[in-house]
Amino acid sequence: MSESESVSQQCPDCKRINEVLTRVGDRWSVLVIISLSEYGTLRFNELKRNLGISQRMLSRTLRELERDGLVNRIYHPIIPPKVEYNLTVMGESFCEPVNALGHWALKNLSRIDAARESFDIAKEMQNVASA
Amino acid sequence: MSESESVSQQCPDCKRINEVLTRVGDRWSVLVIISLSEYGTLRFNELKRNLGISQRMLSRTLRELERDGLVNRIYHPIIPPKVEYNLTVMGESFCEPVNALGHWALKNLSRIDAARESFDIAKEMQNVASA
DNA sequence: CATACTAGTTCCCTCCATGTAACCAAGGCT
DNA sequence: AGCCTTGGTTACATGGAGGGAACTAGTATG
Repeated sequence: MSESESVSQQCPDCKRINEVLTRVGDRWSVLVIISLSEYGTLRFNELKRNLGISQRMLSRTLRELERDGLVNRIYHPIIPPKVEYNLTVMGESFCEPVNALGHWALKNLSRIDAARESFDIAKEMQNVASA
Repeated sequence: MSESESVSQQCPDCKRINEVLTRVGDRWSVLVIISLSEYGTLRFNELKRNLGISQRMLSRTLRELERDGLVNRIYHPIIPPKVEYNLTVMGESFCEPVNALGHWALKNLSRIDAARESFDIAKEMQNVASA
């Protein structure tokens, strides 16, 4: 019966936020969004080069983002093929919180590194002491 | 040589943002942060119940968050043990963009569902047409 | 004829995130 | 003595994320 309790998550918002984060919260989706927000419109291989993502993952990520209504896919029926991607209105609205997160990330990366380093040192000292 | 090109990611910010997202961008970290931001201070098992997370993952996630300087761990040496967690200053500053993302998520969940549904319908129609 | 180009897709493989279950320590309650 | 409690850790299993390489289509170019 402690089982049923673990299912009824007491923080209902957490569950829903979890749902959305599972969809659009993965690394590649966020980076694609950021890139499109910065450059406006990009072709498949431009995104690939920008992000250092594999063809497979980019294709998959773009299809999901298109499906979720965050990016537009513009197909030009020429040879060799040309496909352009840009943000939908909802995609643009998603940029605001994402960019906020990006800025926080850039601003605090060094702080995190420092915290991590001092934590590791403290742990090592503790190991030495207990040895 | 197209290899070396793929390594030199033309969008340098993307690489750094990628780094941070890899660290604090996972589902559980975000949810722990949100929970602590909402409740202030929580014990291990309170977090566990709130989030519906497994002991193993919670333990791991909390240790990483502590290591990254986002969460304080307050250990009370009593029996049975009592350990409390709350946000550091940096953890609190992380809440702002995260909450923004959470609000966007809650607000747009239904829109995403709608986009997804119409995408799937369109795809199915196309499949029927091509068949 | 062969090769290159763009945008994918598909197969295969690896590694990691995550869950489950068992175990532990040290004391309290009965 | 034995079971409960909290906060973990460890061993084991597994699904999914993600990369790499090969394949495709259709035309232009050498």
